[in-house]
Amino acid sequence: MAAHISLLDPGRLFGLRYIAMKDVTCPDSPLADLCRQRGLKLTGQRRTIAFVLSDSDDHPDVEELYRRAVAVDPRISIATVYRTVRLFEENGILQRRDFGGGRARYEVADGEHSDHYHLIDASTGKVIEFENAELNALLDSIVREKGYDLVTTRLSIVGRRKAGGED
Amino acid sequence: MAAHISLLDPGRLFGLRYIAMKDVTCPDSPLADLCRQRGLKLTGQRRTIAFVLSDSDDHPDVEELYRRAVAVDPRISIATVYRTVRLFEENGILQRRDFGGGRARYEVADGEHSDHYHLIDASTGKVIEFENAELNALLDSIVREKGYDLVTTRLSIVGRRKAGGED
DNA sequence: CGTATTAATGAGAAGGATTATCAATTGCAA
DNA sequence: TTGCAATTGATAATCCTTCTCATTAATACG
Ligand SMILES: [Mn+2]
Ligand SMILES: [Mn+2]
Ligand SMILES: [Zn+2]
Ligand SMILES: [Zn+2]
Repeated sequence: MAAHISLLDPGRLFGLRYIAMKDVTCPDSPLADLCRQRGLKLTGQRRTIAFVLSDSDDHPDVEELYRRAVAVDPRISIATVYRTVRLFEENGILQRRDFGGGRARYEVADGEHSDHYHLIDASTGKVIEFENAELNALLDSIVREKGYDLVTTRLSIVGRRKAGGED
Repeated sequence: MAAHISLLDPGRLFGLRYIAMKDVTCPDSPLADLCRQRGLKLTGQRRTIAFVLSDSDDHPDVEELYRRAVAVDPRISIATVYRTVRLFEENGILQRRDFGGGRARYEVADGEHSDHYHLIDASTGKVIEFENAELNALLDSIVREKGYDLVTTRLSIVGRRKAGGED
């Protein structure tokens, strides 16, 4: 039916505009590659969400991810964002966080950035990440001493900026 | 209308059964006293919930509290359990915990039992409480070093029982 | 003690976050 | 290119929690 069309240069046929709206989404990203490596089907929506996540260095919730994804490719629904975020978490690509407030938040499960904790500013809600080897060791020893292997540490500290403390 | 009846001994009038179902709920409890101390109206339902909480040493969710409360006094609704649990938390009588699973869990905000942490058995869901002064100090110093005062520490560790580890 | 006032309750509707359903679409292996 | 299983979009359903509002009950005051 459209066999003869595919032999032509799409850019010269009906003009770039139509082709662009139909096929171009966003470039591949480190997370898109991870997606392939895990044998997950790389759909346009997943490529977009992977792109948005690779581009984020904060802790967005699903609504926020949806906003960012729609800005890249409007052909996406929030249901797919929920599904993708769950899929990525089950495959170790994303980490789910709970900072209170009732919505899950996500960040890339980066290798070296992996074992970090979160301090939350009580007034602004700003999230400050930190690593601490001593804390890692102490938690591990506490758990081991009770006859357990540490599986997951869920820690978030709420703090209030000190009066005289300029950062 | 019932004025002359109230002058009689209720236990001798219609028999204990009727009077008991109408008026007797449960004895006062340490938490019921706290309720009074804070100037909160001490309703029958609140006395019952306070009694159930004073009698618990675990981390029940609202459904579980409702079950325990109904066993003491059937004249209670789950809406009231939700309301009371929130009221008690706002007044520092209860602490809300989040062990994952989507439902809030509660425990009495006991003075000396206050600064403890939770280790959750990954297989059974069993909650193991522990205190650790070194952990207290380390968390405090981490937060202070970043220019903050520690407000709340939300920590729960998920662990798996070690293979050769008999408790 | 009886009454008035005001807050609390019960039942169920509403809300917010997340998951499930299902017909239509699409990635991808052959 | 085709075929098919997996994915998607739209929206209903679910789960936990809060809200609404008419009824009931606790407390202060006489
Ligand atoms: Mn939570
Ligand atoms: Mn609803
Ligand atoms: Zn982080
Ligand atoms: Zn506890």
